[in-house]
Amino acid sequence: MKLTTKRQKQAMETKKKLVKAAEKVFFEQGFQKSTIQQIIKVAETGYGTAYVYFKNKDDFLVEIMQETMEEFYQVATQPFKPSTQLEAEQLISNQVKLFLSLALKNRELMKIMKEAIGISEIVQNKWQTIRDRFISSITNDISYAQSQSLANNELVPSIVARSWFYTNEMFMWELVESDSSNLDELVSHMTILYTRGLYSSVESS
Amino acid sequence: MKLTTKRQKQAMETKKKLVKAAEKVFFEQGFQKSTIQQIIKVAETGYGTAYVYFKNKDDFLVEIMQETMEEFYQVATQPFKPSTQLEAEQLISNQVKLFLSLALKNRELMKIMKEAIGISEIVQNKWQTIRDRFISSITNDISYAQSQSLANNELVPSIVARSWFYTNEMFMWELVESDSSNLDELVSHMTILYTRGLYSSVESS
DNA sequence: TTCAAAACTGATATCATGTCAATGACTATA
DNA sequence: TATAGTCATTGACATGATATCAGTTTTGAA
Repeated sequence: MKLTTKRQKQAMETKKKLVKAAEKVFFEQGFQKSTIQQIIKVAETGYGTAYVYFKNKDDFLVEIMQETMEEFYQVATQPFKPSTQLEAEQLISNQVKLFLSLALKNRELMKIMKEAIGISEIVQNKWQTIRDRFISSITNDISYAQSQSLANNELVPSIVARSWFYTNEMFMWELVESDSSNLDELVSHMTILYTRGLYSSVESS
Repeated sequence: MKLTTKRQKQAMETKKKLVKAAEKVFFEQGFQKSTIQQIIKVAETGYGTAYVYFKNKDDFLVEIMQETMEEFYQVATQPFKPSTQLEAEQLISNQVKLFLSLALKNRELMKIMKEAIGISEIVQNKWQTIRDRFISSITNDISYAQSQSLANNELVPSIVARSWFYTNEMFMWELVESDSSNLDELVSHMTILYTRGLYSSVESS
């Protein structure tokens, strides 16, 4: 017995057609303005078919986001075991750059996501999950740095972690909207600002 | 000739009734779920009347936001002329507290605004205006601190300003959603993190 | 008193959503 | 190969919100 009968194959193709169509429509018109009508028209299926595979418009986007979300999880869980402040600074700098580059690589999608986060509770929750993962991971990193006497022990890791991630997130959205900024300059500024705060390094010149 | 005839007074009252009703409905149900129907029912006016005074639902909120927006502008343009790092730190700490307290004072409204920023382009632009004012003002403050050799001259003021404001903004939204956090602890952490970064102070213990 | 302007109103056209009963293509089985 | 049941597909429809506009009522100047 075949695992994928003709019927199942047919269904899978229909779903894929719908996803591709939704992607096209979202990218062209934005999330808010897109309608199920437009999607099924591009996908060349009947109206009801959309609702067989997707609960609603949000559900289309959740499917489209899936892959990229996984990549963000990857970035969030990068290892962090520095033995010097300099090494810490380098690891942090790398992770910021990875984070921002990932967003820029998926610029079109991120734009749609930003729009959808404000409109759809499901998408909002998806993004909050990413946030939570980053913040939890960063909190651990800070605790580790403190345990190694690399970072200021007086600060509460979870607060510092949120502060740091929020900066990252906001610059990310800024970059996604208009990448006129110089990425490397941004990364270096963020890193300096963050580490000279948390790691209390000496002043320059 | 009276400046406010009975006619104009009548109109003003109708508009006020609508604003109050919108406030009630928004606060009770959130922005997205609220409808013009519900507002006119509470205001006890005819359906079309709402459209006489307001272009659409967004327009109601813009009116409701007006007053609080002015208060934010006030906070954004606080004077900043420190002569020592310690003084700078105190001024900054005060401004953060002012900013967060203002948001907390108008908690219900801020919640609605946060929701509406994601949905309505007009409200989004209004908030962006607040952002721009803060960032521009902070940029000036940083330049001043640099000119007084209080702050690290290697950093680009506009980037640092955005980083700083974004942290403020995100913690503000966090607080508005659930004020379980300790406000003073937050303020002190934010200030330390920011100033020890920008002002490169010596490390503790 | 008169009547034009202002304030108000709700019926209406439009549009998007989500549901569901019907259709017909596919598959397993005898 | 015939057939009965299952599954993918479909679009008509009920629902609910929006914005408009032609008509009605109220007001105030002449």
